Amino acid sequence: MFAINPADPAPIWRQIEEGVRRLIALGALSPGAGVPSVRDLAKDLRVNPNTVARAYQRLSESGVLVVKRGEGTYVSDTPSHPKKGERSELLRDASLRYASAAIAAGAELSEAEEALRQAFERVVKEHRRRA
Amino acid sequence: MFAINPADPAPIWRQIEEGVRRLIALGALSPGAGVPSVRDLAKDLRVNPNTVARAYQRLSESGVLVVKRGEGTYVSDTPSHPKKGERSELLRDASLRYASAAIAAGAELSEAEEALRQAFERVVKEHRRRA
DNA sequence: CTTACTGTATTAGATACCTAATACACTGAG
DNA sequence: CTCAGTGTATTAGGTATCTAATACAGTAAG
Repeated sequence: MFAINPADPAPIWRQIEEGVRRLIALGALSPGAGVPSVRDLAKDLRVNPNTVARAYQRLSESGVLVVKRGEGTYVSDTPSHPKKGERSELLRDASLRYASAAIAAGAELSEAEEALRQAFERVVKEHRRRA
Repeated sequence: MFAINPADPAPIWRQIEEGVRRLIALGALSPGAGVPSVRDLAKDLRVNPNTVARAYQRLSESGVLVVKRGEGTYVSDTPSHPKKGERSELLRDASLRYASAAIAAGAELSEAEEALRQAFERVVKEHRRRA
């Protein structure tokens, strides 16, 4: 699926949440497809099942996943693509953090852009490699 | 100086550390210039003095700041601009996080680039406003 | 029904971080 | 010297996160 980065200050459950969203956006998980069980994913990520459960619960509340208690968890049929408005809000925060880090590191805008393009490529390539 | 974002999962001392580095990169703090005292900055940021002290200590160990015990803390005379190599390393991590978040939000590369340009502009503008 | 798998809930403990309140040693100005 | 301002250190308490160990309820297959 994806990897957890212990060095990332973001909580693990948030990394899992984002990882699932990313897989859906990349098409690795289609609407209706089943996601790994709480225990399986926890074992795969070397993480506590409770942490995975928390991520699944949040994704369920957001309408991204649908939980069938006792049966399993599935990608929602209504992918509920975030509207352009919400997307902009998320991007504004994330880009601000990135810009701040880049400037603090002494980088110019052009360098930050180039790094971003390479990062995009890496994420997509990594996804195709696992497919 | 700058602001602390309580919603940011990054520890406050890291936000302070990055904030100081950003101010130096933007030229708001020149080599030899004095930075606010631990207590002053803590009061300004509504934060505990110990947290500021931790950031100053790290910056001192990195050679970014020079501590003169009993007198004050100053920007190092040798700004020690991170070499292109270290900068690339920092950018690789930060850009990967940003790209991951952007993809998870359902954004294309072009949208992420545009958001990045606006974020850069905002950071620089905010700096000029306070100058 | 039995079994094995789902998601969920609870309790406890460990760690990191932040806050608060002090205290200490050093420096420079009056 | 006195005093106010430096950075630094220590102790305590609170909160969030993660882990671990269980337990419970629902579902599907044999």
